[in-house]
Amino acid sequence: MNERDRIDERRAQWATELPTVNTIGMAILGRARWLTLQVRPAIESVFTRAGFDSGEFDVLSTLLRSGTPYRLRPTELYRSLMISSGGLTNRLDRLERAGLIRRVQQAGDARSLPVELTREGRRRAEVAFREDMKLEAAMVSVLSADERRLLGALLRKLVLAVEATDTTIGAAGSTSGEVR
Amino acid sequence: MNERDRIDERRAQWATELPTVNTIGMAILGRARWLTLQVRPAIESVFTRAGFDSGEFDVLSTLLRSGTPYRLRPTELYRSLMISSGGLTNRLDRLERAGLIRRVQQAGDARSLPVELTREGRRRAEVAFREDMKLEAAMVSVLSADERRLLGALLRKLVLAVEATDTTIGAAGSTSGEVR
DNA sequence: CAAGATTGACTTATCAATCTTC
DNA sequence: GAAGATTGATAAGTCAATCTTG
Repeated sequence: MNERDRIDERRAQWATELPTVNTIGMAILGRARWLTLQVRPAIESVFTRAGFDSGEFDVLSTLLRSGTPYRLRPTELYRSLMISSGGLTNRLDRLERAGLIRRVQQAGDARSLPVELTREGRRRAEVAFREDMKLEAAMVSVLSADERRLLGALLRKLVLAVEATDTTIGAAGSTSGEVR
Repeated sequence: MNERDRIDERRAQWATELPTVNTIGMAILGRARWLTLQVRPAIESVFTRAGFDSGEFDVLSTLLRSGTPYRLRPTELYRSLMISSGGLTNRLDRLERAGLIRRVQQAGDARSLPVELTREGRRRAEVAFREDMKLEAAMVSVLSADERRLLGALLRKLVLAVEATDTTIGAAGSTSGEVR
Protein backbone atom coordinates (compact mmCIF):
# COMPACT_ATOMS: atom_id res chain seq x y z
CA MET A 1 0.00 0.00 0.00
CA ASN A 2 0.92 3.63 -0.37
CA GLU A 3 2.40 5.84 2.32
CA ARG A 4 0.53 8.83 3.59
CA ASP A 5 0.59 12.02 1.53
CA ARG A 6 0.20 15.54 2.85
CA ILE A 7 -3.55 15.40 2.47
CA ASP A 8 -3.65 12.36 4.74
CA GLU A 9 -1.63 14.36 7.27
CA ARG A 10 -4.02 17.22 7.00
CA ARG A 11 -7.06 15.03 7.45
CA ALA A 12 -5.41 13.48 10.49
CA GLN A 13 -4.95 16.96 11.99
CA TRP A 14 -8.60 17.72 11.41
CA ALA A 15 -9.64 14.39 12.88
CA THR A 16 -7.92 15.48 16.06
CA GLU A 17 -9.17 19.04 16.09
CA LEU A 18 -12.72 18.51 14.85
CA PRO A 19 -13.40 14.77 15.02
CA THR A 20 -17.03 15.04 13.96
CA VAL A 21 -16.33 16.53 10.54
CA ASN A 22 -16.34 14.24 7.52
CA THR A 23 -13.38 15.28 5.36
CA ILE A 24 -13.95 12.88 2.47
CA GLY A 25 -14.36 15.82 0.10
CA MET A 26 -10.82 16.91 0.91
CA ALA A 27 -9.51 13.46 0.02
CA ILE A 28 -10.70 14.03 -3.53
CA LEU A 29 -11.29 17.71 -4.27
CA GLY A 30 -8.49 18.79 -1.96
CA ARG A 31 -6.05 16.52 -3.77
CA ALA A 32 -7.31 17.70 -7.14
CA ARG A 33 -6.73 21.25 -6.04
CA TRP A 34 -3.31 20.58 -4.60
CA LEU A 35 -2.19 18.80 -7.76
CA THR A 36 -3.50 21.61 -9.92
CA LEU A 37 -1.68 24.26 -7.95
CA GLN A 38 1.51 22.33 -7.47
CA VAL A 39 1.90 21.37 -11.08
CA ARG A 40 1.19 24.84 -12.37
CA PRO A 41 4.63 26.51 -12.12
CA ALA A 42 6.25 23.83 -14.25
CA ILE A 43 3.53 24.09 -16.89
CA GLU A 44 3.63 27.85 -16.71
CA SER A 45 7.32 27.79 -17.56
CA VAL A 46 6.54 26.00 -20.81
CA PHE A 47 4.36 28.92 -21.82
CA THR A 48 6.78 31.52 -20.57
CA ARG A 49 9.42 30.08 -22.86
CA ALA A 50 6.91 30.29 -25.71
CA GLY A 51 6.41 33.98 -25.01
CA PHE A 52 3.01 34.09 -23.33
CA ASP A 53 1.36 33.17 -20.04
CA SER A 54 -1.07 30.35 -19.40
CA GLY A 55 -4.13 32.59 -19.65
CA GLU A 56 -3.06 33.76 -23.07
CA PHE A 57 -2.22 30.22 -24.08
CA ASP A 58 -5.70 29.12 -23.10
CA VAL A 59 -7.12 31.52 -25.65
CA LEU A 60 -4.72 30.36 -28.35
CA SER A 61 -5.30 26.67 -27.70
CA THR A 62 -9.08 27.06 -27.71
CA LEU A 63 -8.81 28.65 -31.14
CA LEU A 64 -6.34 26.03 -32.33
CA ARG A 65 -8.39 23.02 -31.35
CA SER A 66 -11.50 24.53 -32.93
CA GLY A 67 -9.82 23.73 -36.26
CA THR A 68 -9.73 25.67 -39.51
CA PRO A 69 -10.26 28.62 -39.84
CA TYR A 70 -9.22 28.95 -36.15
CA ARG A 71 -11.85 31.57 -35.57
CA LEU A 72 -14.31 32.05 -32.71
CA ARG A 73 -16.44 34.83 -31.26
CA PRO A 74 -15.42 36.47 -28.01
CA THR A 75 -18.52 35.13 -26.30
CA GLU A 76 -17.70 31.54 -27.23
CA LEU A 77 -14.19 32.11 -25.98
CA TYR A 78 -14.90 33.53 -22.56
CA ARG A 79 -17.59 30.97 -21.85
CA SER A 80 -15.28 28.14 -22.70
CA LEU A 81 -12.42 29.74 -20.79
CA MET A 82 -14.55 30.34 -17.69
CA ILE A 83 -13.43 33.94 -17.32
CA SER A 84 -15.35 37.21 -17.37
CA SER A 85 -15.97 39.04 -20.60
CA GLY A 86 -13.83 41.93 -19.39
CA GLY A 87 -11.00 39.57 -18.63
CA LEU A 88 -11.18 38.18 -22.13
CA THR A 89 -11.05 41.64 -23.70
CA ASN A 90 -7.77 42.23 -21.89
CA ARG A 91 -6.28 38.95 -23.01
CA LEU A 92 -7.31 39.61 -26.58
CA ASP A 93 -5.75 43.07 -26.51
CA ARG A 94 -2.45 41.60 -25.35
CA LEU A 95 -2.51 38.79 -27.89
CA GLU A 96 -3.39 41.18 -30.68
CA ARG A 97 -0.52 43.48 -29.76
CA ALA A 98 1.76 40.43 -29.80
CA GLY A 99 0.55 39.56 -33.28
CA LEU A 100 -0.82 36.16 -32.24
CA ILE A 101 -4.49 36.82 -32.99
CA ARG A 102 -6.44 39.32 -35.05
CA ARG A 103 -10.02 40.57 -34.85
CA VAL A 104 -11.51 40.00 -38.26
CA GLN A 105 -14.02 42.27 -39.91
CA GLN A 106 -16.77 40.08 -41.24
CA ALA A 107 -20.33 39.99 -42.48
CA GLY A 108 -23.05 39.18 -39.97
CA ASP A 109 -23.64 40.45 -36.45
CA ALA A 110 -21.56 43.61 -36.17
CA ARG A 111 -21.72 43.59 -32.38
CA SER A 112 -18.94 41.05 -32.23
CA LEU A 113 -15.73 40.78 -34.20
CA PRO A 114 -14.63 37.16 -34.52
CA VAL A 115 -11.15 36.41 -33.26
CA GLU A 116 -8.74 34.48 -35.42
CA LEU A 117 -5.33 32.93 -34.92
CA THR A 118 -2.56 34.49 -37.03
CA ARG A 119 -0.12 32.15 -38.73
CA GLU A 120 2.44 32.95 -36.05
CA GLY A 121 -0.12 32.45 -33.30
CA ARG A 122 -1.05 29.08 -34.68
CA ARG A 123 2.55 28.02 -34.98
CA ARG A 124 3.49 29.01 -31.45
CA ALA A 125 0.33 27.64 -29.89
CA GLU A 126 1.03 24.28 -31.47
CA VAL A 127 4.61 24.17 -30.24
CA ALA A 128 3.55 25.10 -26.72
CA PHE A 129 0.70 22.60 -26.72
CA ARG A 130 3.02 19.77 -27.73
CA GLU A 131 5.45 20.63 -24.97
CA ASP A 132 2.70 21.02 -22.42
CA MET A 133 1.21 17.61 -23.22
CA LYS A 134 4.64 16.02 -23.15
CA LEU A 135 5.24 17.43 -19.71
CA GLU A 136 1.83 16.44 -18.37
CA ALA A 137 2.14 12.94 -19.76
CA ALA A 138 5.45 12.61 -17.95
CA MET A 139 3.81 13.79 -14.74
CA VAL A 140 1.17 11.08 -14.79
CA SER A 141 3.58 8.40 -15.95
CA VAL A 142 4.08 7.22 -12.38
CA LEU A 143 0.73 5.53 -12.79
CA SER A 144 0.39 2.35 -14.83
CA ALA A 145 -1.72 2.42 -17.97
CA ASP A 146 -4.53 0.66 -16.11
CA GLU A 147 -4.36 3.10 -13.23
CA ARG A 148 -4.45 6.08 -15.58
CA ARG A 149 -7.52 4.67 -17.31
CA LEU A 150 -9.24 4.03 -14.03
CA LEU A 151 -8.37 7.42 -12.58
CA GLY A 152 -9.57 9.11 -15.75
CA ALA A 153 -12.86 7.22 -15.63
CA LEU A 154 -13.51 8.08 -11.98
CA LEU A 155 -12.74 11.75 -12.61
CA ARG A 156 -15.01 11.67 -15.66
CA LYS A 157 -17.85 10.49 -13.47
CA LEU A 158 -17.30 13.42 -11.13
CA VAL A 159 -16.99 15.89 -13.99
CA LEU A 160 -20.27 14.67 -15.46
CA ALA A 161 -21.99 15.07 -12.12
CA VAL A 162 -20.64 18.58 -11.62
CA GLU A 163 -21.56 19.53 -15.19
CA ALA A 164 -25.14 18.53 -14.43
CA THR A 165 -25.24 20.70 -11.29
CA ASP A 166 -24.75 23.76 -13.43
CA THR A 167 -23.16 26.39 -11.21
CA THR A 168 -22.89 28.86 -14.07
CA ILE A 169 -23.56 32.41 -12.90
CA GLY A 170 -25.16 33.09 -16.26
CA ALA A 171 -24.75 36.82 -16.68
CA ALA A 172 -21.81 39.01 -17.70
CA GLY A 173 -19.68 37.70 -14.84
CA SER A 174 -18.39 34.16 -14.93
CA THR A 175 -15.28 33.05 -13.05
CA SER A 176 -12.10 31.04 -13.06
CA GLY A 177 -9.71 29.75 -15.72
CA GLU A 178 -9.34 27.22 -18.46
CA VAL A 179 -8.77 23.51 -18.56
CA ARG A 180 -6.64 22.48 -21.48
CA MET B 1 -20.21 2.69 -19.09
CA ASN B 2 -20.14 6.47 -18.71
CA GLU B 3 -20.98 8.98 -21.38
CA ARG B 4 -18.38 11.39 -22.64
CA ASP B 5 -17.61 14.46 -20.60
CA ARG B 6 -16.30 17.75 -21.90
CA ILE B 7 -12.72 16.64 -21.52
CA ASP B 8 -13.42 13.68 -23.79
CA GLU B 9 -14.84 16.14 -26.33
CA ARG B 10 -11.78 18.26 -26.06
CA ARG B 11 -9.42 15.35 -26.52
CA ALA B 12 -11.42 14.30 -29.57
CA GLN B 13 -10.94 17.76 -31.05
CA TRP B 14 -7.22 17.55 -30.46
CA ALA B 15 -7.10 14.06 -31.93
CA THR B 16 -8.47 15.57 -35.12
CA GLU B 17 -6.33 18.68 -35.15
CA LEU B 18 -3.03 17.21 -33.91
CA PRO B 19 -3.36 13.42 -34.07
CA THR B 20 0.21 12.72 -33.02
CA VAL B 21 -0.07 14.34 -29.60
CA ASN B 22 -0.67 12.14 -26.59
CA THR B 23 -3.26 13.91 -24.42
CA ILE B 24 -3.35 11.45 -21.55
CA GLY B 25 -2.18 14.18 -19.15
CA MET B 26 -5.29 16.16 -19.97
CA ALA B 27 -7.48 13.19 -19.08
CA ILE B 28 -6.19 13.42 -15.53
CA LEU B 29 -4.64 16.81 -14.79
CA GLY B 30 -7.06 18.59 -17.11
CA ARG B 31 -10.02 17.05 -15.30
CA ALA B 32 -8.49 17.85 -11.91
CA ARG B 33 -8.11 21.45 -13.00
CA TRP B 34 -11.57 21.70 -14.46
CA LEU B 35 -13.13 20.28 -11.30
CA THR B 36 -11.12 22.65 -9.13
CA LEU B 37 -12.18 25.70 -11.10
CA GLN B 38 -15.77 24.67 -11.59
CA VAL B 39 -16.38 23.86 -7.98
CA ARG B 40 -14.79 27.03 -6.68
CA PRO B 41 -17.66 29.53 -6.94
CA ALA B 42 -19.93 27.38 -4.81
CA ILE B 43 -17.25 26.91 -2.17
CA GLU B 44 -16.34 30.57 -2.34
CA SER B 45 -19.90 31.50 -1.49
CA VAL B 46 -19.63 29.53 1.76
CA PHE B 47 -16.76 31.78 2.79
CA THR B 48 -18.41 34.93 1.55
CA ARG B 49 -21.34 34.22 3.82
CA ALA B 50 -18.86 33.75 6.66
CA GLY B 51 -17.38 37.20 5.98
CA PHE B 52 -14.09 36.41 4.29
CA ASP B 53 -12.74 35.07 1.01
CA SER B 54 -11.15 31.71 0.35
CA GLY B 55 -7.61 33.08 0.61
CA GLU B 56 -8.32 34.47 4.05
CA PHE B 57 -10.08 31.29 5.03
CA ASP B 58 -7.01 29.30 4.05
CA VAL B 59 -5.00 31.24 6.61
CA LEU B 60 -7.61 30.74 9.30
CA SER B 61 -8.04 27.04 8.64
CA THR B 62 -4.31 26.41 8.66
CA LEU B 63 -4.12 28.01 12.08
CA LEU B 64 -7.20 26.14 13.27
CA ARG B 65 -6.02 22.70 12.29
CA SER B 66 -2.62 23.33 13.86
CA GLY B 67 -4.44 22.98 17.19
CA THR B 68 -4.02 24.85 20.43
CA PRO B 69 -2.73 27.57 20.77
CA TYR B 70 -3.65 28.16 17.10
CA ARG B 71 -0.43 30.01 16.52
CA LEU B 72 2.08 29.82 13.65
CA ARG B 73 4.88 31.92 12.21
CA PRO B 74 4.30 33.80 8.96
CA THR B 75 6.95 31.68 7.24
CA GLU B 76 5.20 28.45 8.17
CA LEU B 77 1.97 29.93 6.92
CA TYR B 78 3.01 31.12 3.49
CA ARG B 79 4.93 27.95 2.77
CA SER B 80 1.96 25.81 3.65
CA LEU B 81 -0.37 28.11 1.74
CA MET B 82 1.85 28.13 -1.34
CA ILE B 83 1.72 31.91 -1.71
CA SER B 84 4.43 34.57 -1.67
CA SER B 85 5.52 36.17 1.59
CA GLY B 86 4.20 39.51 0.38
CA GLY B 87 0.86 37.99 -0.38
CA LEU B 88 0.67 36.60 3.12
CA THR B 89 1.47 39.96 4.71
CA ASN B 90 -1.54 41.40 2.90
CA ARG B 91 -3.86 38.63 3.98
CA LEU B 92 -2.69 38.97 7.57
CA ASP B 93 -3.28 42.73 7.50
CA ARG B 94 -6.84 42.20 6.33
CA LEU B 95 -7.53 39.45 8.86
CA GLU B 96 -6.05 41.52 11.66
CA ARG B 97 -8.21 44.50 10.75
CA ALA B 98 -11.22 42.16 10.77
CA GLY B 99 -10.26 40.98 14.26
CA LEU B 100 -9.85 37.36 13.22
CA ILE B 101 -6.13 37.01 13.95
CA ARG B 102 -3.57 38.89 16.01
CA ARG B 103 0.21 39.16 15.80
CA VAL B 104 1.49 38.20 19.20
CA GLN B 105 4.53 39.71 20.87
CA GLN B 106 6.58 36.86 22.20
CA ALA B 107 9.98 35.80 23.44
CA GLY B 108 12.39 34.33 20.92
CA ASP B 109 13.29 35.41 17.40
CA ALA B 110 12.15 39.02 17.11
CA ARG B 111 12.30 38.97 13.34
CA SER B 112 8.94 37.26 13.18
CA LEU B 113 5.76 37.84 15.14
CA PRO B 114 3.74 34.65 15.47
CA VAL B 115 0.18 34.87 14.22
CA GLU B 116 -2.66 33.64 16.38
CA LEU B 117 -6.36 33.04 15.88
CA THR B 118 -8.59 35.27 17.99
CA ARG B 119 -11.56 33.66 19.69
CA GLU B 120 -13.82 35.11 17.03
CA GLY B 121 -11.49 33.98 14.26
CA ARG B 122 -11.49 30.48 15.64
CA ARG B 123 -15.25 30.40 15.93
CA ARG B 124 -15.89 31.61 12.41
CA ALA B 125 -13.20 29.46 10.83
CA GLU B 126 -14.77 26.41 12.41
CA VAL B 127 -18.24 27.25 11.18
CA ALA B 128 -16.97 27.87 7.66
CA PHE B 129 -14.90 24.71 7.66
CA ARG B 130 -17.87 22.59 8.67
CA GLU B 131 -19.99 24.07 5.92
CA ASP B 132 -17.24 23.71 3.36
CA MET B 133 -16.73 20.04 4.16
CA LYS B 134 -20.45 19.41 4.09
CA LEU B 135 -20.64 20.93 0.65
CA GLU B 136 -17.62 19.08 -0.69
CA ALA B 137 -18.85 15.77 0.71
CA ALA B 138 -22.12 16.33 -1.12
CA MET B 139 -20.24 17.04 -4.31
CA VAL B 140 -18.41 13.72 -4.26
CA SER B 141 -21.45 11.78 -3.09
CA VAL B 142 -22.23 10.78 -6.67
CA LEU B 143 -19.45 8.26 -6.26
CA SER B 144 -19.96 5.11 -4.24
CA ALA B 145 -17.92 4.61 -1.08
CA ASP B 146 -15.68 2.17 -2.95
CA GLU B 147 -15.20 4.56 -5.83
CA ARG B 148 -14.32 7.40 -3.47
CA ARG B 149 -11.73 5.24 -1.74
CA LEU B 150 -10.24 4.16 -5.04
CA LEU B 151 -10.19 7.65 -6.48
CA GLY B 152 -8.58 8.97 -3.31
CA ALA B 153 -5.92 6.28 -3.44
CA LEU B 154 -5.06 6.95 -7.07
CA LEU B 155 -4.84 10.67 -6.45
CA ARG B 156 -2.65 10.01 -3.41
CA LYS B 157 -0.22 8.11 -5.58
CA LEU B 158 0.02 11.08 -7.93
CA VAL B 159 0.37 13.53 -5.07
CA LEU B 160 3.21 11.50 -3.60
CA ALA B 161 4.98 11.41 -6.95
CA VAL B 162 4.60 15.16 -7.44
CA GLU B 163 5.73 15.84 -3.86
CA ALA B 164 8.93 13.94 -4.62
CA THR B 165 9.60 15.99 -7.76
CA ASP B 166 9.97 19.08 -5.63
CA THR B 167 9.13 22.04 -7.86
CA THR B 168 9.51 24.49 -4.98
CA ILE B 169 11.05 27.77 -6.14
CA GLY B 170 12.74 28.00 -2.76
CA ALA B 171 13.32 31.73 -2.33
CA ALA B 172 11.02 34.59 -1.33
CA GLY B 173 8.69 33.88 -4.24
CA SER B 174 6.54 30.78 -4.17
CA THR B 175 3.23 30.53 -6.04
CA SER B 176 -0.37 29.39 -5.98
CA GLY B 177 -3.00 28.82 -3.30
CA GLU B 178 -4.03 26.47 -0.56
CA VAL B 179 -5.56 23.05 -0.46
CA ARG B 180 -7.98 22.68 2.41
C1' DC C 1 -34.70 46.94 -24.72
C1' DA C 2 -31.56 42.66 -25.11
C1' DA C 3 -27.08 40.88 -26.44
C1' DG C 4 -22.21 41.60 -27.16
C1' DA C 5 -18.07 43.69 -26.12
C1' DT C 6 -15.39 47.26 -23.90
C1' DT C 7 -14.06 50.48 -20.18
C1' DG C 8 -12.87 51.94 -15.50
C1' DA C 9 -12.73 51.29 -10.55
C1' DC C 10 -11.16 48.10 -7.45
C1' DT C 11 -8.97 43.81 -5.54
C1' DT C 12 -5.36 40.63 -4.77
C1' DA C 13 -1.65 38.53 -6.20
C1' DT C 14 3.69 38.36 -7.54
C1' DC C 15 8.37 40.14 -7.60
C1' DA C 16 12.19 42.89 -6.31
C1' DA C 17 13.92 45.99 -3.04
C1' DT C 18 14.25 47.26 1.79
C1' DC C 19 14.53 47.21 6.75
C1' DT C 20 15.38 44.69 10.92
C1' DT C 21 17.19 41.15 13.77
C1' DC C 22 20.16 37.07 14.30
C1' DG D 1 25.68 38.76 5.63
C1' DA D 2 21.58 35.72 5.76
C1' DA D 3 16.80 35.00 7.30
C1' DG D 4 12.27 36.96 8.10
C1' DA D 5 8.81 40.06 7.13
C1' DT D 6 7.09 44.25 4.96
C1' DT D 7 6.73 47.72 1.23
C1' DG D 8 5.92 49.54 -3.39
C1' DA D 9 5.45 48.91 -8.30
C1' DT D 10 3.15 46.24 -11.55
C1' DA D 11 -0.02 42.76 -13.55
C1' DA D 12 -4.31 40.44 -14.33
C1' DG D 13 -8.57 39.46 -12.88
C1' DT D 14 -13.76 40.59 -11.43
C1' DC D 15 -17.78 43.45 -11.43
C1' DA D 16 -20.78 47.11 -12.71
C1' DA D 17 -21.60 50.64 -15.92
C1' DT D 18 -21.50 52.00 -20.72
C1' DC D 19 -21.70 52.09 -25.71
C1' DT D 20 -23.20 49.94 -29.94
C1' DT D 21 -25.86 47.06 -32.83
C1' DG D 22 -29.87 43.81 -33.54
